[in-house]
Amino acid sequence: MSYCYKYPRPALTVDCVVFGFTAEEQLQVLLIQRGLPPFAGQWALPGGFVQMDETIEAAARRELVEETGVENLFLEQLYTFGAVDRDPRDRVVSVAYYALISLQSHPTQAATDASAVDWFPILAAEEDPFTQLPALAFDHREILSTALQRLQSKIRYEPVGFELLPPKFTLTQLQELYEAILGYPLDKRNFRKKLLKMDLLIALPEKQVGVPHRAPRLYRFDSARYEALTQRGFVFDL
Amino acid sequence: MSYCYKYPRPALTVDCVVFGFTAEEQLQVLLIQRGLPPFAGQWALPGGFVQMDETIEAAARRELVEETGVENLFLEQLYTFGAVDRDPRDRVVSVAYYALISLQSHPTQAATDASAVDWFPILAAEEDPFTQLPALAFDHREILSTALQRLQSKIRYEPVGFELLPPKFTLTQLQELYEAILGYPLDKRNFRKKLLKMDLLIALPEKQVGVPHRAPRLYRFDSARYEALTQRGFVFDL
DNA sequence: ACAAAAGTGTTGCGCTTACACCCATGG
DNA sequence: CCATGGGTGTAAGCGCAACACTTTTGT
Repeated sequence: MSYCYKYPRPALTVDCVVFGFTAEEQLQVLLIQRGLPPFAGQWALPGGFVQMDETIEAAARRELVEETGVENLFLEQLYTFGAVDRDPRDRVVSVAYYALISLQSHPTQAATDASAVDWFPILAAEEDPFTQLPALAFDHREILSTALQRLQSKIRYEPVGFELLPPKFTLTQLQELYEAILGYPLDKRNFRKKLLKMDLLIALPEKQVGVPHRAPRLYRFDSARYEALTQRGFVFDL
Repeated sequence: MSYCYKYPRPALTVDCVVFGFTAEEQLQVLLIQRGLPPFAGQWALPGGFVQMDETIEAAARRELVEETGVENLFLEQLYTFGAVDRDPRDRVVSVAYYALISLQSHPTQAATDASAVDWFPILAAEEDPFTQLPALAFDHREILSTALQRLQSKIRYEPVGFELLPPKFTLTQLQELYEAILGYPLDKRNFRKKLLKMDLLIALPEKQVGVPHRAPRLYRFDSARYEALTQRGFVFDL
């Protein structure tokens, strides 16, 4: 069985840059080890072909579930990569997405079928943030670099950082997240003042437990309030 | 002759939102009248199929030359639209670009071959900025809406506005451009102070001539200086 | 001289930045 | 009682927003 067209068509794929965060290991990206050529054995972004009856975003979500088991996360289109020779086999155009996930909430998946899945650290403060990564297949390093730049700008004018934390978090965790993504330190007092003045965080009655020192207060992000403020022209700005 | 593949593939097209600006007629978008079904006779964004041996951006530039005669303009990828039923004939995924052009420098093209090409005004200040446009084919109104939003945010943190003006312009023209795109008035004194302080405009010795009142000073954008400042961490911010 | 648009400064206020110490808790 | 991280306030300076009149030129 084959599908024939009057004019040639590029193949269409999606690739997903999944960012995760843990307090200890900082900012991470999810990679899979390819089982098939080309680039068999090399690490790559999760992704695959877009089916005829699904939107591109649906394809991205489907591939994420199939390849890494992660579901229901923040996902946004990043850029479409269409260099003529980006795939050695064939002309392949890829729509890249980036996703944010809390590693505390969704624990790391075990490897699926034969191929390995793993998290690798990103060091935003370094000149090259990707020295800790293996070589990547295709133009995936370029895609990842674009994704990191996007995340760095987005986090400053949209409250996407909360997607990388568990629902309840401390202000120190939030600040460390911002520092890990932006790659430079922030002033503790100023950071807290600015965020609390926005009135987007709800202080929870509970405190974190099991720490060997004073227990920090927990907060959660008030997304309903954020929606309401946004309607009235409010712009999040770190 | 036909091209056959093991799995079905969506067709891949580009669509271009070309914005223009004239002092009198304000912000405009370039549309073409379709000669062929579907949507024959309706107005649409210029665009067409991506060839196998060209990048997506090259396809966008080629279609712009072929359909509207405009060349060598500022062009940036906008978003990729992939709703399953956005084209009634077939599954078609379209990579949208937006372009900026000075209508003074590149005068409006006459109609090419059988199909008409024309500019239509956009009223950013209105709740619906597109009331002056004809009905658009496919999801082109959605694409246009996305493009306007992108232009509105981009113009505030990157000096793209100058692409819509002739090389020599007055501060009043620049301010009117910003007001036309953002859809609200700006304070004249503050606007001038802020821009001149950035040190990105070169005051020219000449003044505009042939006006029935005091002749305004002409400026040009110093793009070399902008590059230099950007390297040192400068961020344009209106 | 008049019409039309160009051009120009000051002030008050809010926001940002820089900065260091005490507090609560668990071991 | 000590180690660890949590939490807090103030002062100086800068940038932003608001605001109205004079200047130049052509007719």
